[in-house]
Amino acid sequence: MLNDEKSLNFIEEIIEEDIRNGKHGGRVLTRFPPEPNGYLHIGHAKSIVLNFGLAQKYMGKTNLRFDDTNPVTEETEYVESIKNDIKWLGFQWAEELYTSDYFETLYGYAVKLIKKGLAYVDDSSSEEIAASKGTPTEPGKPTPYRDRSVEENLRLFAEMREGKYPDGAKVLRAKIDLANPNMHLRDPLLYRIKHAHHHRTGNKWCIYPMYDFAHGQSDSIENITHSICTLEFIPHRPLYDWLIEQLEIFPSKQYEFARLNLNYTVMSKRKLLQLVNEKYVDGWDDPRMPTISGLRRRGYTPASIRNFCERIGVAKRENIIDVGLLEFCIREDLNQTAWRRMAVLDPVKLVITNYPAGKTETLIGENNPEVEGGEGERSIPFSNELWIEREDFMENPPKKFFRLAPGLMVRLKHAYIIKCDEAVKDSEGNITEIRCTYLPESKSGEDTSGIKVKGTIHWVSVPHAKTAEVRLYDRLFNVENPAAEENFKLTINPESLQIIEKAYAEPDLLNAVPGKGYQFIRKGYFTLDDQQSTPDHLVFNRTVTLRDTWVKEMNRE
RNA sequence: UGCCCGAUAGUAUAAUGGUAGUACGACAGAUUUUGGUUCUGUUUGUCUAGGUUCGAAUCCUGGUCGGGCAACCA
Repeated sequence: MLNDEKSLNFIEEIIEEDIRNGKHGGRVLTRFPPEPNGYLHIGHAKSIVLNFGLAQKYMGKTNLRFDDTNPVTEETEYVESIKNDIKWLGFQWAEELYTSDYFETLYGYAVKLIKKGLAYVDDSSSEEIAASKGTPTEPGKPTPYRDRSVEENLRLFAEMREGKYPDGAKVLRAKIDLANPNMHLRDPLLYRIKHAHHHRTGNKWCIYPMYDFAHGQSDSIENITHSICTLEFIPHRPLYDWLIEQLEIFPSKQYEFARLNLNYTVMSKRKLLQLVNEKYVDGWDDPRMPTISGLRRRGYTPASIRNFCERIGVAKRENIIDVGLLEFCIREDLNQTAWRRMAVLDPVKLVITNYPAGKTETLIGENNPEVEGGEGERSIPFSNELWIEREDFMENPPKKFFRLAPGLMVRLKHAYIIKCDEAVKDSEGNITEIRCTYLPESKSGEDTSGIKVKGTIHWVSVPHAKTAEVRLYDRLFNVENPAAEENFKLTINPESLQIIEKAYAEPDLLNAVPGKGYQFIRKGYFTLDDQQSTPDHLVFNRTVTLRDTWVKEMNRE
């Protein structure tokens, strides 16, 4: 335990500095502020782990606040899925809050600004406003409504609320500085008219605050000490601070970190929504989606995702993380926890010619070799006819092929050593059967044969095999950064899902439970598809393959 | 060509003026009844040019490159 101290990320440094200085009495309150307009994805997980993790580390709390200021895109379905995903990840919020809870307060803030001469009602169209803002290199010009009196602004704003005007007829704007080099300070919009039904406030309101007039104030209302968001909000910070100062409310501070990007996937809710709506995937929880629900259905564990989020770190530099790291994290977890089972995905029959036909033997296999005691064991039926993987036999093998080929010996996992004698082919030359002889004295656990073999293969007894559908997933996109493409949908990997209708599984897999990971020995980690698997029709999703240095060796040529 | 943010191995991330480290990857070997796991070792880095300093990844200046900003989205 020497120098075991983990280094701090820049936000932790800020917080520790604040605590040292007694800021807010050492109190730490963060918040996770999703907009309920889509499902959470792995990028949100980074933010969740950061916000909740910080609170845990510094004995603070985290609020869950739904940023629901745009009624046309937000739905209760999303609220429920978001709460479910956060809980599944293992976090508990202090309070469940909604920006819409503050609509009345926010309205009051707007009135206060108007009274201070710092906000005005503008009748210009959105095009006119955009044009009057100028460009980054040219200052903007005032619209004809900028110098309305306080009284007139108060009256018009009240009428906006009363529903006297149609959508788009008027907006409320802050009166700041039309020449500011920061475009966000050129009289930003505060309120717009939307005669739309809100998922929580119903038809009570027809004006809704913009993000910039809601987010910072909501933080302030909740006394959030550290408001953590992503880099694109950096230019909003001066406005965030300006509003807090003018409104004379609790001074929350905003800090920005670089969002997570993962290669071979897309992370924007807009693009994910397209994949769902246009049926490129089977819903938000399709196992190929980078959503929390997709990863869950794929077999990822909360611990593996939390771990991943901690390993990638937190900084301000743009980054693209290799999915290989995510895969490492789930393998690391599942290697320790998944129960081992045998299943044959691409079967070919193997007959043991010197083993009595019709005889059945019951063999024993531990559930988990990584744990002391193996977490118990299961029995595995054995007979003279087995299914093995087609790829485990080669007629003319390369030098270091440690599997079956005429004359070669391997061990059948948990069973006997066998020697391959011949392969039987059909008229077209396809191998239909592999014939072997076994060494009776080589039984697993009581081997007196003295023979050592290099290879061990998995198998399933033909008369005892249970069939299962197995779904093999691969990356959804063929390019590292689909979002950079003209049309990201053109780079979708057509082989991202391979369905094996009829794989053979050892009988104990009938006892598989949803949510648990299983290692199909030598093939990968799998989990029951909790949406579609039934006792009569098992469906397994492949979470991730095992590392495979043999494939790598073969590809090297 | 206005403002803002950033730049350390292939990818991330640390070093807070004093030996450039860690993880993943890659490579090599050992162990192995999973070509898995585990273990050992190796490889690869401070964008650039100046300046300050006994000493610079770190501070200063210029440049280069990357990203963001002109939604009645968040």
